[in-house]
Amino acid sequence: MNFTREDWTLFRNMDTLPQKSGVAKHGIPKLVAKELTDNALDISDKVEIEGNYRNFTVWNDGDGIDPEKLGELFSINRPMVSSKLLRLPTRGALGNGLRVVAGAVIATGGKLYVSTHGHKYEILPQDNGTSDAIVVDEYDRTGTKIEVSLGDEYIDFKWAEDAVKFNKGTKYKGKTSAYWYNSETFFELLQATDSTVREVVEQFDGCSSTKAGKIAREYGRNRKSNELSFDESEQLLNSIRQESRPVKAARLGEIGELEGYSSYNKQSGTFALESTKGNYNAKIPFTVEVFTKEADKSSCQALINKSPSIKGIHASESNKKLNIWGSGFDIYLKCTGVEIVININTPYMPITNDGKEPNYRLMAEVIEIATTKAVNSYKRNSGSKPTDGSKRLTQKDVMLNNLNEAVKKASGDGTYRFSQRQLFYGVRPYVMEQLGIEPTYENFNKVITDYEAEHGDIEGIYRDSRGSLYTPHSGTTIPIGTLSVENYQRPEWTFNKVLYIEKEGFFEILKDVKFPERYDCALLTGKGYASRAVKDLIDYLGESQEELTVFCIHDCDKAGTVIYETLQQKTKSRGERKVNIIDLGLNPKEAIEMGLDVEKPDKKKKMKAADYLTPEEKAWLETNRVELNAMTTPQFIDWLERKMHEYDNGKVVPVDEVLKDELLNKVRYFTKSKVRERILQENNYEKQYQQEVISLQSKIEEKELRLKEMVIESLAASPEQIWKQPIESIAKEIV
DNA sequence: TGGGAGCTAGTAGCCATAGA
DNA sequence: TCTATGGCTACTAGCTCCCA
Repeated sequence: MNFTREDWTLFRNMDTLPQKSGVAKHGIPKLVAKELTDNALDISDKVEIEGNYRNFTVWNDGDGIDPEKLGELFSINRPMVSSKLLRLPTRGALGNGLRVVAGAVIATGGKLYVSTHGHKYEILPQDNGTSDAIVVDEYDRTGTKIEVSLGDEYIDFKWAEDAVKFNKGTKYKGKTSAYWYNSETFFELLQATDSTVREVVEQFDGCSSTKAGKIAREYGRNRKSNELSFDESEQLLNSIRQESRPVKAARLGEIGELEGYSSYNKQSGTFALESTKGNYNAKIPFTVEVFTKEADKSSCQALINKSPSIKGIHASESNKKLNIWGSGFDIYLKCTGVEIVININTPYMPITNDGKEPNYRLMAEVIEIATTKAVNSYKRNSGSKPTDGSKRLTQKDVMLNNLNEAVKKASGDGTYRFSQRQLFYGVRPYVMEQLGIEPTYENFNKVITDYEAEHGDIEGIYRDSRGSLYTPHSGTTIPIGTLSVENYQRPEWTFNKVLYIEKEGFFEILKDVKFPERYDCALLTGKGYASRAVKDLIDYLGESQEELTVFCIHDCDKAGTVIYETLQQKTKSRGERKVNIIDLGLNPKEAIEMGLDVEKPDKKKKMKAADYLTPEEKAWLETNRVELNAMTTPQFIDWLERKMHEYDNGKVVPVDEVLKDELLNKVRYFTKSKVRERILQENNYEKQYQQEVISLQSKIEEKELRLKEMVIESLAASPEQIWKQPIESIAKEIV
């Protein structure tokens, strides 16, 4: 004896319903709530859900359901609605939902009511797989309300609530695309409807009524699509594709950034579904949206077209790493304590089996990129992003918001000068308190540089000294910081050249051979890139009436050329130098000609050479560098003097007035000395002086008795004195 | 005329680098 | 340690162009 049963009968038994729904028996009530909510959301964005976990009610404000069709809609033996075979990035892609709902009601002895167009109907499923709709009450609201109970089964609302929660952003506004079907699936679509070819073609993106008519014409007037052979359907598919363009992934719609999630990333891609017996493959576009937020324990939820996927993605934490995996992908992330939501928008989601488990294999790479980026962004923003949708508070925001307060604190309410580092320690507590992260001095430095570039220098701030200035003839060396430069006075008619050197080490060599004195050339360094103090000093010297030429020497490498370039040109910290700075090198050509030791630059040091170089020079510096130190001292002196001679404007010779004044001053000085000497000799100066000292001897001895005591008393009264000052006062008193 | 595509410029945060 | 700048990556805003 043979027993047979029709496939739809699997819907009406709780033990076989999982085969058709794809979820385990205990998950059926949860799925029923989700399917009803998904259908409501596909009709309208205005959806309300409520219930007490024994009853579930969903309402939407759509146009309502034709009462004549209610019975058929909730029949478990009806075939899949052909419109559901059209591939679109919407929730109810499988068209199975209402059959699962009706089946669950039968299987649990539950109740199902649909209220629409003025009446409340009870749906009564029949043994033959059909359903009847009987009026049981009046209904005075718009739209459609569906109420369901499943006997004693507890109805979990989680998926239904999530479907509403993630129903945000934009939707796909177009029609299905011919590129989303391969030869076989397009043929199946044509077979599933008794519409005409033209009516089917009109359903496709890019095929207006006129175009549809043109495409359908060659298949015969009023020809039914299900009459087409496989070859004809392939030909039709090709014709529709010729008339339309592929739909880009960005058009598919998105949830977009959501309140309550601290990071978001969206990536897109396409995957192909190859045809086995035809010529046309499907190209399915998709977008992956990933949302993250802090959680006590990591979890990962999957959504397909904004609706919870009944087969989720799994997450587990181990060794400070998070592993998330699903069918076809496996990702490891350096992060814990994060809730991840992955939404995939696509007109077609491949499934692994009849259990409706999504097959992510074809989109695994894009899912990994989007997830990694979202998690990285989450880590960056961690703890600093507001959940109310306002702009994320950055370190820069906090630093600048509290800058005035920090300046006030660092300056003692405007009384004292303060260093940049002191200011950093003024804003640091605000950043730590408001963002929970420790700011770096480097980042603060950049924020302040940008701020000062826009608003001008902060009043009272100074930068610590770095580098020095050696002045010829006076032999003095002063440290170069913004404070020392502010107080600097150029000695008149002392030097007419300044040589900026990348390294301070060459100062001693040049001083040793009297280079600064022979050339009237001051030596200046900022030890590497010129500090703003160095630039301020050059600007100050350039403003003087006295002539000035500024030279620069640097290593023959990419950094050296940028050191020269940034000394002359505008940077964030300072504008361009008004004084023209002459680049003396070392340049690649002369380094090679001099036969200097060529080194290979560190490949890890990624840096661009200066713009002023020729392409050949830039190319050479990519793989070569020569330090100034590669020269011996005689070589260096010889090279520098040779270079200086090209631009040398001679030694300092002041204008006539200054020369005459100097001559007169010197004549007066020497004359004064000569006259003083003569008068002293004539008046027996030395003898008178000796006698005077002898006469004061007793007074000296008297003071010597309490000398130490008096010095201590005086120092206590005026601590700024040195011990010699009270002695000087006592001596004056004796004399 | 509106919306999408594509491009550029700018912002932000962090890291790397120079020099002694 | 100090000063300084550039590179990289991710993202956003604004502009122009093109097409339906």
